[in-house]
Amino acid sequence: MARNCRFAVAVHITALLATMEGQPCTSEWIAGSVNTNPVVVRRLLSALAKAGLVRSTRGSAGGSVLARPADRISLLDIHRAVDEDEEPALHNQPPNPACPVGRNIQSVLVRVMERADAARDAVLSTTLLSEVVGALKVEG
Amino acid sequence: MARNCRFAVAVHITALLATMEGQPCTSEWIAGSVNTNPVVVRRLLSALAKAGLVRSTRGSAGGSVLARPADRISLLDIHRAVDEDEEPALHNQPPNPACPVGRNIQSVLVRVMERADAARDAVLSTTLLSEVVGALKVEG
DNA sequence: CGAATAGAAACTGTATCTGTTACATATTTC
DNA sequence: GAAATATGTAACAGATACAGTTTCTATTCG
Repeated sequence: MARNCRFAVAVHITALLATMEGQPCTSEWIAGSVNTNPVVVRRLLSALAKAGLVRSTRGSAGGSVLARPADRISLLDIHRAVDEDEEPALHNQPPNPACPVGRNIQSVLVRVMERADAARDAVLSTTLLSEVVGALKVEG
Repeated sequence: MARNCRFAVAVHITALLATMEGQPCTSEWIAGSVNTNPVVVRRLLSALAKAGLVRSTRGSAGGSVLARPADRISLLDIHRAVDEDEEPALHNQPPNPACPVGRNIQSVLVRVMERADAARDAVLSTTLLSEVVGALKVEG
């Protein structure tokens, strides 16, 4: 998982939209709950909109709403929307091709990391935004 | 997974040690295969030694060897040795406690991320260094 | 002793990220 | 049409993390 907090804030934002049930929310109001700057919220909303998860409208009485029900949005959808193209973290400089290990280590590592990432993604894909919202209510 | 390349390089280093079968390797020689600076290698070797995965000796004819057979070292062992205490990436500023979502989102997210990380770790824990070395030989 | 090696501290350049300001664009309301 | 209210986006600053490098100390072998 990336070391930034985009995923956490994006889940926060979409959970807020889910609890507002179609009522458009402004980036300033959302920023009040996240405790950050409205532009940070808008950047994430923009990424979520490109992925088709939210819709935003400008102008007075504008704001953002979920583009589909919370039980049809998985945390993997959100993760891919805001942390796109996470490539495996390999060597900065290409290893020495004259060494049997250096020549092949990257392709072997990529295969392992793809399996590891797939296992993590499987958990995220079976966790729905609606479940997160439900868990929030239980906490009270 | 972290965005640095410590894990990739650490697997590279330990795979080299495994193929050398007990012959001590110097950080300079290892750096030649990894294509980096010997100090970068020593930093990782130091972390691996603290985790009990390698042993290093100083002085002339010194170097590093694996502390136990490659079929008793998992990639999770290596990952934990060099990328210690990876906490889940949450909000930078604490969310607004006056908001029902802001008040509880972090505890819910931590639980989800722990499940996701556990799934990834399960893959890494069942992948042994000896398997990586075997895959390297197949590639040729 | 002298050569070779690990260990560790300190510093640099680069990249990424969050937060911020500023402004253009779009939409509603009056 | 003008004003108010939003989003969209570019540009910039400060903080942090990381890889790489230099330099020095400590240790070991011959």
